[in-house]
Amino acid sequence: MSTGVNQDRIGPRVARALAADLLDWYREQARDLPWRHSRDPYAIWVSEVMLQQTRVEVVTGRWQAFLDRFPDIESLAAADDSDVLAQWAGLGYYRRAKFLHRAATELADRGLRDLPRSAAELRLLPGFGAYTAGAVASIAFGERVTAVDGNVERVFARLLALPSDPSRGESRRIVGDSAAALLGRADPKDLNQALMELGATVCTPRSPRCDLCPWTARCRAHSRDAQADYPRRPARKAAVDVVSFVAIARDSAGRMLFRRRPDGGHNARLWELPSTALLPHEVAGEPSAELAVLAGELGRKWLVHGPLVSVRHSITHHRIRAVAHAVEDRAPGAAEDLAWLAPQEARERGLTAATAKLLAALPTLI
DNA sequence: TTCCCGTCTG
DNA sequence: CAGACGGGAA
Repeated sequence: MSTGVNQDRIGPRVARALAADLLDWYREQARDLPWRHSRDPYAIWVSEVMLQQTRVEVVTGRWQAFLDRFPDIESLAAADDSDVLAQWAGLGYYRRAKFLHRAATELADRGLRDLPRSAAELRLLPGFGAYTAGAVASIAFGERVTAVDGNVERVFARLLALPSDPSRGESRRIVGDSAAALLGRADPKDLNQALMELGATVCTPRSPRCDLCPWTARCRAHSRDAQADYPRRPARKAAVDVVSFVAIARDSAGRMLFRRRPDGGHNARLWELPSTALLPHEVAGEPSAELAVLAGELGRKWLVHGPLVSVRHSITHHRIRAVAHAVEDRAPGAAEDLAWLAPQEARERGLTAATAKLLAALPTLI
């Protein structure tokens, strides 16, 4: 039976031609990114973890700062969990910081000051999935192993006009095999980075620049002028509108009451202005009632005033309207995970993006 | 408003 | 295999 698999396989001769054209293009067009000047496996690891879910322009501003603070595995392992998280604040997907820290700790506990050098061993550390293990092993250690990220999936989905989601099932296998075929005798570090670079700068999700692509002559999507139809992805779940009420309690010194979010769930262990859970509009009660519930959970007593400011924020598939109310806090002191802090102090501990947004919106209304 | 993305967990 | 997890670019 014909599944189209055989004709999707890239033969050795075509693979060599594709790799040669790609590498020529990469030598000319590669972006000059800071981590590409590093040969330190630890620094490359940090860059790869940051780049997993965060855009290059953001990582560019944060990578060196992280390394200044935690210059090697030893210092990262010795660091306090909350300091690592604070250094990560704003980058999102905070489990990455936790895994990074835990991996460093595991290595230090084994008496190691360096990463293992093979993808198979890296894969055993927290936060190392197939992609990151392949990326670090090939870029830092030169191992002949693929590193298939979303860019690579998209490039091959278009080149081969793959009929289904390239991250799943048979198409996923074809992408992996294609990347491996191109690896051939090329420098794995350059080849992998060139593939990702092509996806990041030319074969982009929207409006690909096919006029700049070294592969247009062989690209099945381009030959049909159907670049926009690839990669095929399943429909996304619609975002849900929710509301969250936020308490702004101030003391006479101008500090505000902040709380640390619990472990697990979103924004785990980051600091925020105390806020209710995300409530669908249908079930949300009056702000004063919802905030009274929150006060009870936090062991406080609040007199709730009218709304001060409201901001919109999105996380995962929630569209959040965060409505901040001034409250008078009548309880003394602050239990664990609650603290009276000047905004700058709170910022240093690591704020959620929503709270940073709220704080920025506040002064304009006061 | 839509879309993007690695790893882990259920 | 499906869903959780963030923030920002297009």
